[in-house]
Amino acid sequence: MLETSARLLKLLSLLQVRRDWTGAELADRLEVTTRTVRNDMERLRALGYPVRATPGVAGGYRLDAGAHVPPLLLDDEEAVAVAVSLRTAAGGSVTGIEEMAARALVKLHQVLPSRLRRRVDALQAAVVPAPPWAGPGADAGVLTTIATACRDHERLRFDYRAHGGGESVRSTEPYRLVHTGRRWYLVAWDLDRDDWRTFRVDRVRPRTPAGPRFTPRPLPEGGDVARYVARNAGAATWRYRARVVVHAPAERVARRLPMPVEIRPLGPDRCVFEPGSDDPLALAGYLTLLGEDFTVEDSPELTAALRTLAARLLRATGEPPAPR
Amino acid sequence: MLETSARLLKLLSLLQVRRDWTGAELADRLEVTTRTVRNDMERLRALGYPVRATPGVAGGYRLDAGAHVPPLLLDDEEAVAVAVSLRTAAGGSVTGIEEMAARALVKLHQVLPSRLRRRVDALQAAVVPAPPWAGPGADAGVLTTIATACRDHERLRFDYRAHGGGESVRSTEPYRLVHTGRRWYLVAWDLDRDDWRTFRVDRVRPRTPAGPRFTPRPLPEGGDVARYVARNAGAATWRYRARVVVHAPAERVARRLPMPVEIRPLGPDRCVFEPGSDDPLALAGYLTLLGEDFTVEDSPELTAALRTLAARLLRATGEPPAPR
DNA sequence: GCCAATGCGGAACGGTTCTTTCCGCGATCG
DNA sequence: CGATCGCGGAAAGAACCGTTCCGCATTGGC
Repeated sequence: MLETSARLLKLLSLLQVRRDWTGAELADRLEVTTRTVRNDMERLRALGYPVRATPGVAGGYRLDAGAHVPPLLLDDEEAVAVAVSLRTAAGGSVTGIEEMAARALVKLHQVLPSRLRRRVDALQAAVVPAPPWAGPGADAGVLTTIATACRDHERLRFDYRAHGGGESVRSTEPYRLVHTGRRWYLVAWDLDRDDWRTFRVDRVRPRTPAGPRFTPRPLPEGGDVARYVARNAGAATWRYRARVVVHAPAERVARRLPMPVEIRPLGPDRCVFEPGSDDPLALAGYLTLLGEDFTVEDSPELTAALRTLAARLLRATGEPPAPR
Repeated sequence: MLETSARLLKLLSLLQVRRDWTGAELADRLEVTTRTVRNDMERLRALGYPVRATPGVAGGYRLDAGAHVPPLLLDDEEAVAVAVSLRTAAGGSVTGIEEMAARALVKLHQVLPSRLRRRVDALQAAVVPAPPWAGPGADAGVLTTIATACRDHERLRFDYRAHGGGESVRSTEPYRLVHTGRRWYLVAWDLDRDDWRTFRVDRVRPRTPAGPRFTPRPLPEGGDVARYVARNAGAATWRYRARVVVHAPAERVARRLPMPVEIRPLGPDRCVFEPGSDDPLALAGYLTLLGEDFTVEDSPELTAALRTLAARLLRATGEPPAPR
């Protein structure tokens, strides 16, 4: 039964793409009767994959987490993401899992279509670098929760810390996650306000029980969510900007400063770039990693931060603080 | 045909674990005749997976890279590595692939056994952060090439840049990759020297044509490769060591100082750790990222580096250097 | 050049299994 | 209560499977 095997694989794939499927939907996709779908589910269970089925009007099939990892059926983009992430981890940018990452990478690399391999190489070269002075990244757990809710059209309740600091509970129908520059935003329909809203993911704290499913409504801006976010969230603007002149050749600086910032040469031995930051002290810290002399212009906050840091370093040596 | 489907899946899994298999080996593992294996290969091909078979005495079956990504069959460790890597990438520590990583993560997360999910969480908390003051990570491409050769017992020829700087071509039978602290080492049998050798991966430049397969020989040190590397490579010894007392609670420091270094509390508001470094200046730079006051003990090099840095920071503000 | 190891594929056969069709039951939600 | 789901038994014909047997083609080492 080649048919059967292929169908089982496709079934696994479908169950990974979306969480809940009704038997009828699956039967339709697979071009078999629902009875066959039921048989297939039984087969999957016999193979060890825990398929949960819930009866009732909101019921359906769902692939649960089981005792072992089922075959992962990735599309191109996902495979590329996995490859790039693993390469970064194996190379030492994520400590502690190098060996495991290397092993997984070998496995994936062997079967990665060459066109994807090229994409991986390109991305790896262009894109790897770790985060600069921007704050810590988004919480991956929160991100996953939200992404899952979006994918499965499940209502989401969460605590939201507003810009001012006040907390509020939001009930939403989550639609899209949008990543701009350095932040994640959630585009969702706010059930209390009865309107579209964007939420900064780093301020979201999901509440545990997954909500019931909802039927999607048309997106704002005709579906151009990115624009909607750009318009409404003010997007990725830094609180502080600075101009840093480095007394070293541009290429050397570029090599040691792996960040998505444009570095402009100012002659053979000088160059300039304009980093942004929410935290001047953190930025000052990263600038010390440059290993070159530099000068800061037009940023009193950063200048102050540098003085603070210098004082701290001198204190660390056990010397008295430098006179102001 | 539950049997058949299960066998095909297992076949795919086997073909991912190792590259080359003879029909007899597979038949043995799957407990069927070789004829059935042949039939299964035909089935796999019909399903779109490019199985290459080479006749002859060194022949066998191999799963090639095809047009699309085959189902990935990961073991526990590999799944954890993938999850952790993806979380790091999605969180923003690897820029440019956040969306794709998030999507892949959702898929994996849904089916990840809970015991693995716990491991992922633990690793994520303890381990994610970017590299410390060590140099740039190993090249993932080189790493993959070597790891593949090890796995498949294929001879490996490469240019090796010795410590002094001279280059030489090596012909080896590669056995193991060992990761210590901050470097990757290859343990291999050097065919020219006719003895075991360890090579630093960052000095290896593989030559393209994959060598013929070889039959493994018993490893040195009775198989304790890690010890062999530690003994022979001088391993992860730092050129300088320092003692740093931080004027902040241990937990806070541990959170902001993501390195494989033991932090010992010295009371509620003080703790100490002993980092090593090859480059005091770089280490000094990373210490500034701590964001806490600290004191350095027993390390004239680091003290000097801190003074140098402080002076540089003050110069950067446009002020005259602090008096000594 | 020869030989051993390896993959290839046709044919035939007995046994198994799959898919479908039909149908009544049970659970869940509004 | 009713609509919407999933569940699973039975039956029947068709399709598939795994095995056994065989001779052939290709490859690399001795």
